[in-house]
Amino acid sequence: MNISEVAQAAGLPAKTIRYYEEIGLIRPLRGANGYRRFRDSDVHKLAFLARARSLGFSIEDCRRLIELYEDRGRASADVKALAESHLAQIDAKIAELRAMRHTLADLVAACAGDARPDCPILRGLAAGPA
Amino acid sequence: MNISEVAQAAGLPAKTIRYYEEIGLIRPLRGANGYRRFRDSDVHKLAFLARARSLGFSIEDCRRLIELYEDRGRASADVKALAESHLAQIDAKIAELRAMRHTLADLVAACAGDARPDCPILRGLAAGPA
DNA sequence: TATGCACCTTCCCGTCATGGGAAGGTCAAG
DNA sequence: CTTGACCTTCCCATGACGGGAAGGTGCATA
Repeated sequence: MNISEVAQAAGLPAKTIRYYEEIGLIRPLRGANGYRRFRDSDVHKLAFLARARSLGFSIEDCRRLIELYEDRGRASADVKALAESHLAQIDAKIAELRAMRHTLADLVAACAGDARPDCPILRGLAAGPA
Repeated sequence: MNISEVAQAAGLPAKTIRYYEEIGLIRPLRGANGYRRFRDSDVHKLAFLARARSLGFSIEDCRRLIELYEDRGRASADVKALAESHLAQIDAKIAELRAMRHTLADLVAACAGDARPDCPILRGLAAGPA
């Protein structure tokens, strides 16, 4: 398979696939013409990567996940620990965003949103989170 | 005031303050020695920026907010529109993270997390979001 | 056979909002 | 006069790609 076909199959842009090769996540073969030749195993790996990325795992997490995926002697505890750590980061991010949302929503609610210049949002930003 | 004093006062790293000058968010004066000299108005602006950034506004949003802040003829509707648009982005991000969290939590819950290799997390990543 | 067009390649720059660190000038204290 | 804490500019790095140029390849059609 050539790259655009694989991109279609894995749901990743060709650019991203080249990037994943560059950083060593995949190692497709090369044809005599210099084109990348992807095996089914490459395509599976890329689909795996696409799903892991869509769950928010970093590239380095993905690298580790692929290692574990290919290690038949792995302990599921290692996978779970990685996933739980990521889950904790997601929760932290959600909490951060919810705090922002809370403050911002209060300011927005207090703002008349008309043609006059008086604005509680700007006052809030100028005066601090008091 | 010199930069480190201002950094303390505004709650921003000196590096960030230099960056904000570089991109034209602030225009501190310069002393004969080449050091930046910050007026009170610069410090206020930086504190404003720090708070806007902490609410997740992008630098370009901040630029616009500062413009509005300094425009005595502004309409609060313009500020409110900007804030509401940002609020919508925050909500979208929260929704995305919650979706991730949901999927990932299911996988984690299904994983024994012991010394055996069998792992629903890896199976889930390999098999797709079914 | 020529030609066109879609595909492939590498290479380099841009994103966003900084952080790190080098090389060198300045200032105040001892 | 030196030390050490400041300050300056400059360049490189991050994460995870995207855009686009310059040039080679493969295949169908006129």
